[in-house]
Amino acid sequence: MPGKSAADRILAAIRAVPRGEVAGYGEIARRAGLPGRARMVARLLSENDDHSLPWHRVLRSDGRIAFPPDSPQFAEQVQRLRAEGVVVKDGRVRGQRAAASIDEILWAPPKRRGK
DNA sequence: CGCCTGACCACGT
DNA sequence: CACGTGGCCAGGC
Repeated sequence: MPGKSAADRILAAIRAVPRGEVAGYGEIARRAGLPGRARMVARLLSENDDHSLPWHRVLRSDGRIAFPPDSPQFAEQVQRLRAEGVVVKDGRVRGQRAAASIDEILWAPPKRRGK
């Protein structure tokens, strides 16, 4: 149903990221069918208030946190990621580049599901 | 309608 | 890996 708004698809893509994995803004936008709208994803998250949304799993393409190291949000994101088993070092995620494998995340069938 | 800003990205050095 | 430059898009004024 192509009636869904861009913002809705973006949020869906973010929610599609499983616990313990991370994704990049650009990759999220791409999976949402909005190539080149990485900034829109960022703006959306900045406005978003949904606590059920795993915003902490969204990083920059470099695998780095999108917040300055001295920001409270930065600490929060790092803590949340570590709580999920993600290795964070100096504000950057180790063990998996942000979104380089988002396709795997959305297409991989590790969990039984209709598809 | 034009200008500035931003949880960005890719490329080259 | 760090820094600088240009590009792209959406919002607010």
